[in-house]
Amino acid sequence: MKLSQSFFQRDVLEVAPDLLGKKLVRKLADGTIYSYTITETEAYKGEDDLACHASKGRTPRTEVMYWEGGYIYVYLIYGMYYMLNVVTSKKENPQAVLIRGIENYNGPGKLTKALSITNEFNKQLITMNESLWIDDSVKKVKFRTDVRVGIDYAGEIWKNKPWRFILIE
DNA sequence: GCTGAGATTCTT
DNA sequence: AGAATCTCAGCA
Repeated sequence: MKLSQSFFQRDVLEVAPDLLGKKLVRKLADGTIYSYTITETEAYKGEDDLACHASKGRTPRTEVMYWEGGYIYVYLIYGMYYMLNVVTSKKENPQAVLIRGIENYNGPGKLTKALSITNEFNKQLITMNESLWIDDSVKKVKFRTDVRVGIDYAGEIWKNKPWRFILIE
């Protein structure tokens, strides 16, 4: 079962840990299916969060973060790597979860490359997509938290938030 | 129009 | 520690 929109229309700090242990599924045009357990996520929460792209306000790039939960936000970083995010919370509430790791592929840039995820998915619904979705799972998982990566510019308060969620096997 | 920075990764 | 590589935001 694909995760529904109600799953994503909650606060990002609830959604991010809940995604751990769920399967990220990618179906290619030729029918090949990849299905991998999500092992690491990061939460980006609102305009106040200086690490969140929406802290710069509403722009063409961050527009999708202001939509309701369930939309995919993909962007290119350093000219080379696509980052896969899912928008969370309600409309006009810019939050997103970065999928930072899946089994066998640790690192947000590596997993998008492995699953051929590009900005073609940007602004699409992950809940009603035939090429990319997340499968529901009822199993409980254990996780630990840590600070987010690569956001030293965000200032003491925000860069020290324990908003990275890591699956414990 | 031009400039600089960036939610990364791999090499030296 | 540095390179690869490009889009977007900010400013002129």
